[in-house]
Amino acid sequence: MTYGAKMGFEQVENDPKLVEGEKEVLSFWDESRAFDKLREKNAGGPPWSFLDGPITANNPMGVHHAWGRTYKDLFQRYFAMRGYDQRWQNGFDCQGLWVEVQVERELGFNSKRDIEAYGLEEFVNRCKERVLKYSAIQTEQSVRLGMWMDWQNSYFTMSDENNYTIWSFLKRCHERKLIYKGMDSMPWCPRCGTGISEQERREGYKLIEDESVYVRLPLKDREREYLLVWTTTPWTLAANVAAAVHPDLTYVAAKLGEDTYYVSKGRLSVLEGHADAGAPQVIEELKGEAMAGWRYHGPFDDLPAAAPALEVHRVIEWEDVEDSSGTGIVHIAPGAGKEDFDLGKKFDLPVIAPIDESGRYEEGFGALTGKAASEVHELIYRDLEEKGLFFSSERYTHDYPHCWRCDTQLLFRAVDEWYIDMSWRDEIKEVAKQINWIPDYTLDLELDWLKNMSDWMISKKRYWGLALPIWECNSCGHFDVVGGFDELKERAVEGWDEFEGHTPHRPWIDSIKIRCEKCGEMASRIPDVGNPWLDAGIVPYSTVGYNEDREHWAKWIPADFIVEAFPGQFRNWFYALLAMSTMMEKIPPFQNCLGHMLVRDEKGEEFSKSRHFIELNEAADRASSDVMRWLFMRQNPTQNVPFGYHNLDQLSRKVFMTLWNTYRFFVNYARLDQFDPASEQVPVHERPEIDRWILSDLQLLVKNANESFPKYWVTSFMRQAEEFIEKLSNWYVRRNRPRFWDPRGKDEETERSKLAAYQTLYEVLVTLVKLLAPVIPFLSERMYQNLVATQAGDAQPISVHLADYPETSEDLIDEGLSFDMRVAQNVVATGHSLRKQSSRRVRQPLNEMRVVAPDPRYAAALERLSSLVSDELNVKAINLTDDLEGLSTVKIKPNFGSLGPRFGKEAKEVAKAIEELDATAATRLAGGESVVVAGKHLSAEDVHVHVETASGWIVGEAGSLQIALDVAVTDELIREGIARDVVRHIQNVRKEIGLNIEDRIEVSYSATPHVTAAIEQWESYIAGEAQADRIQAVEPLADGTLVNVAESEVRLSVKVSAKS
RNA sequence: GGGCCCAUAGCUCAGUCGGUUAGAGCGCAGCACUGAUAAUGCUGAGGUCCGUGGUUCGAUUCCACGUGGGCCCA
Repeated sequence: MTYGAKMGFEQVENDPKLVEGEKEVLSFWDESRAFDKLREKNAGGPPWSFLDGPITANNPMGVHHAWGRTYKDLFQRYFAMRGYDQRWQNGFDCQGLWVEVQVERELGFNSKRDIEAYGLEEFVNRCKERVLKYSAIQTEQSVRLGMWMDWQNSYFTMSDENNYTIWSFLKRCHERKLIYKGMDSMPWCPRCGTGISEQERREGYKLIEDESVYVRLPLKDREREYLLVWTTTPWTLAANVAAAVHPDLTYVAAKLGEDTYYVSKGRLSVLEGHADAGAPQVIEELKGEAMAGWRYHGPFDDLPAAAPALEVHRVIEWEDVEDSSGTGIVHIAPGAGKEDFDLGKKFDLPVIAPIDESGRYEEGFGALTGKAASEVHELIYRDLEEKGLFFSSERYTHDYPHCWRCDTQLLFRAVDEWYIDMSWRDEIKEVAKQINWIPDYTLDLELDWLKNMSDWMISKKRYWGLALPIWECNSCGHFDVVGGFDELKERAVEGWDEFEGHTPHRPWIDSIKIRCEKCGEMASRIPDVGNPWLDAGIVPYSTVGYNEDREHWAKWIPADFIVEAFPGQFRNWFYALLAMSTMMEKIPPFQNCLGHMLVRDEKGEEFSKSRHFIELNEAADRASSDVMRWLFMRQNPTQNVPFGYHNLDQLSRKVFMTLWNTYRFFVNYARLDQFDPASEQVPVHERPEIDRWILSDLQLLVKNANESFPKYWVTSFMRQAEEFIEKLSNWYVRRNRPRFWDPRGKDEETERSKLAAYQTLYEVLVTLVKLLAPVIPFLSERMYQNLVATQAGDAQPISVHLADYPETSEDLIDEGLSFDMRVAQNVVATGHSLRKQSSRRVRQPLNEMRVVAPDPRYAAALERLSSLVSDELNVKAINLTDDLEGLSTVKIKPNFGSLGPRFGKEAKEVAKAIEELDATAATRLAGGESVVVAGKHLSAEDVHVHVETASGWIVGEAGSLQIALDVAVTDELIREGIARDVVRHIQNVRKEIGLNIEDRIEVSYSATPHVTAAIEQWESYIAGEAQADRIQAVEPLADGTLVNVAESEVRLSVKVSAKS
């Protein structure tokens, strides 16, 4: 056999220095142009198409972005190693209020007026700059995470192409008459002069104390009878149109003095203690539904603005009415509340819109006109009192939405917005059903959304975003949708010069006028910008050349795969993609969709920018990107992943240190032995069983990987990989250390075994590194560089990521051997347990272990691996026997797993009979004989065997096996144990004084006669193990280390041998 | 109110195509091993597998209902 590496392995240090290593790998990738070479290598290969969901380029990324990003990188890398050609395109989401808000903050702005004063053009340019700044930062962060992307070619949703392609989508919608203008009620910040989206609103709830008011509304045609309503927002009373009751709730008519009030039965108490009227007297009970339709006089019917409601005021039924507070009768103002507005639609009520953009009353509200909604409480109370409608007021504490930017209390306003009529939702559902949703129940979530969603509101009264291509006639109100740049140029009759050369954004686009096709007058673009999900939803069309090269587009779309965090995306990105692609081409935009949950902190709290936020690079530099990636990839994607340094440290120790130590063990011994990976292979069938075992388990892992990755579900692969690394280190390497230490040239058999061990471990490590390359791109690269690249010059790919992903070698899989090894491991574990129970340390040799294995497969396994077991347990003999006669008492219990299928309903009777069997029969049964019980032939597999008592030996069990350990220690065994103790102490001293493995030593000692006798008897064994040339007793020994052997003191002195 | 998902050890989670002996890691206590050593192994304590009912010879597993939690919709 020949060793002699060409270049040799580089020494591996104890500390993996993961973070430092990752930075070196980044430089290596840069210098070697590894990514470019990968793309060149796969060019022309079959396409695998990933479509990146654009990330908002507005802030640095936190660790909570890293989960999805790791998935993206993971699958791209996997399919690249399988030779698939890819686009590698990353995407940035650029437009929308998110960016505006940050720019406003930077500039210290508080309102739209500030923006308009600053200048729209400047402001929009600042927004663009911010996007460019943070897209660059996010790119850097992604690189640090290990992502490989074509960063020069990232798409930006603010691009002309993206915007104009959305125009073409909206045009198609318009051609189907689906675009319309409608009114909706939304939370509105009077200070910022803008609507606040539902999502934004959720962030701003605060507990506040307000003045609430009870108002009595006189019923028409019922003398001195009143509905009593309650509101916490008195300013909305001027917009009252209706009063709502719950149809099933019980209401009462209660007399208070001369007046009769209607309130819910449960809220009768609000009438108590009022003025001097005394206690209320209930005169009638009735269901809410009986009150429906009653007409009343509104609280502000005297104002001109209330005119539309004069004849409308009535009681309506509403299921959401509660009577935990208030009066059980709810004041409804469709122009000043969300639910109110929806109810108004349902009951066809008029909308009275009381306030303008800045929260002040419009014309027609008498004394209120021009006043801010927030400062009219007193005015309203006075007015109500004058009219005899005021009942009472009280302080009230409640959660109220505030503007998340300036903290102003929000108001509800009904405003005109633009919508896409989604009546074609069934078309989208059909497309959604053609997609593979992972996990599969997420299809139901998407369909549920598609079923329930309302029309798509696409407008926002802001500045930085998609310019909605809707031109509305200044004269007749007719509107039209422009479908793209060319059409715009053709139809522009004014303002083209100002626009030309600019992006299709405000303010430039606003200068263009077109002619109304209906009346011939000028039409102006509506000032609204678009919903940002339009921007993201169009990317399967705008980023893949749909408009220029349809063939190229068709090659990549539908994309094979998308992956995003699913909270929100069923109504956001996934929805936008589906809707837009259905409209464009009636095809699914993607074929496989993986959703994952959120990254939480260790306590399960959500990460957020304001509360706590761990910046991605900070975590990468503290805990390493690879470890983070592992944490994410091992996680079940349907559950939130707890992120924290404690978790990462644990993973780092458990998996990474174990892998690193195994790698280090291999490399450092391979260097000493000058192992050459290119040396002729010992045929696998000639290698020891333990080698074939680890190779078989390796192939099972390969198989799992190649089944898991194409299904986009890697959790089980990751867990199996963890187990494999553990087995490799703590069983394969630990069991085989002596083969690596064997001196070279001892004899041919030893030499061959040693070579087989190296070849096996090398094969395992190299394959493992390739298997894990998509998961831990950095560490796998480092290991690959040392294990492979330095070895074979140009013959091997320059990077592990250019290597072929391992294919499963079925012929190396030996399930039987895996089974046998598990049996052996179980027996070993039980053996250790028995030793522990009887206080016999492993270094103390024992004479015998007996095993009863009723199942022949277990017996065969032990037969096959008995030397391994005896060595591991330090027992001189492992004997298979039929029973443990005299050593134990056997108890058996019925095995329903076997009895049930065989006997069905009779199983219980048989079971009972088994429990009652006498000891002899039980022992025979346990020993594998067939026994007739209750008229049935039973065998060992029909029972569970328990060993209950032991005598002399110590007895235990491992599965169906009974195990007995001879715990008697003879003088002979004790002396052998002492010898092993002495070896260990000498090794310790060697290490303490810093000797190398190859250093020879001379040992002096002083000990009791008992120990001295043992050492003398085992002198050559000790010398061999400890690399000692001489072992001599010196009495007395002045220096040396004091150790404890066989409960007596021994003094040891170790010196480097004169010979070496 | 509706849809989907989840509930297993103190904590974080595996697992069970239905089988009477349910696992890991962390944490805690003790011990052992050691030419990987800030590593490793073993042992111990710790579980009504959320509850109730049904199907079944047998339910932690399947079904129904309930309770609690999450996401979404209204």
